[in-house]
Amino acid sequence: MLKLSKKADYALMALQYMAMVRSGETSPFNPNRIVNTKEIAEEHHIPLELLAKVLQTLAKFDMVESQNGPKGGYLLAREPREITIAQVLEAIEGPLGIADCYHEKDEHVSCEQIEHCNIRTPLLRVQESIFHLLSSMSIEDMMAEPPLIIVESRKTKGVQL
Amino acid sequence: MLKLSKKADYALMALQYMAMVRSGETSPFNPNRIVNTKEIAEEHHIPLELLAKVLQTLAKFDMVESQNGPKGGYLLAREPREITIAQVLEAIEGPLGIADCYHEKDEHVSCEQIEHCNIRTPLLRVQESIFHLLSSMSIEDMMAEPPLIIVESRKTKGVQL
DNA sequence: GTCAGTCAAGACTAAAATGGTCGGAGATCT
DNA sequence: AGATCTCCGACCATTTTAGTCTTGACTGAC
Ligand code: SF4
Ligand code: SF4
Repeated sequence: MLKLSKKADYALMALQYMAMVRSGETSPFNPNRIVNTKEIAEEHHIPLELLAKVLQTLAKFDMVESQNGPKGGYLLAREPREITIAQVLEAIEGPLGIADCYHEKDEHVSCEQIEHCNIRTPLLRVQESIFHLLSSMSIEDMMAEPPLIIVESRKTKGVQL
Repeated sequence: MLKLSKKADYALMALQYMAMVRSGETSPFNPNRIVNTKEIAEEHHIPLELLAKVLQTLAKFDMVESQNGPKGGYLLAREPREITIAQVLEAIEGPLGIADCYHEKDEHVSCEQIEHCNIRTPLLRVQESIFHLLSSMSIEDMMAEPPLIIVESRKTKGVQL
């Protein structure tokens, strides 16, 4: 439950990797270099074709830029701190909502029991909190892995319901 | 994405309803009365058979108590405030985890790329926050719907990452 | 004791979402 | 021109979800 999909997982991994490359952490003399799908796939042992599709989606949402042709690949389209987890998830999985009764576009697909639902309002609060939390964390916040520095400030600020 | 299943939805609705009945809000002279599956299903327009299964599960997890025979049914097994959303979700959907690499029981089902994963630690923080949020909200907190009172105190206290 | 009303438990199906694959069309570098 | 590489959409297999059905066991009222 509440598990994010493989695709979302892959997207986050790829973005984090690209952010690391870009910052020069992997190849100090060559920041901002372009990475291609294969590199990311092999690095993380994920199926190439699937990652490709994920990256395409990310490109469509302007989170990465694609460069075609040989020596082509992807690079981040924005600052790592400007890419939030919420944005990534929404790009990959569509608008996120804890229940089907919120953003359900065309008002007729909505929930059967919306008229007699007693938990809609409280659940909305939960959803907002989760969304807030996810929006308060960016790719940059995910770049401190091996030592895991304390990234208290930004996140704490964001989440108080 | 992050959408909770119908069954979870139904479970929360049923519990909230039972809590309301119990508090005497629906039938003032008869608090603590037993409600049966059919009543809940009709009240909320949800398929009876499915709700039955959900309630069975809840009974197995000691969130409700079942009474057999005519005029039988269910009633809450604990105080509404002692039943958190997290508990309900875990009962219905199994242990909740944002990624497959945590509580994945027998260490061999786990994620393929766990060895080369760069986002595991940061994601764990996110998961803990969400879990904390879900644990800080109980059925009791969901009982103020029409007016929606401000239930700031308890929840705010719980969520600071 | 019978009997109707209720929970319990499982098998079963249909439909949707997920995870993953393929192949061709374009782009671009050498 | 040719070799790479991304792009895009179609495709398939498996799993999950939602819902149904059947059977059985328990209980209280009559
Ligand atoms: S049941 Fe209530 S909360 Fe769940 S989707 Fe329908 S309206 Fe929203
Ligand atoms: S990819 Fe990383 S975070 Fe996602 S499940 Fe595997 S180990 Fe956990």
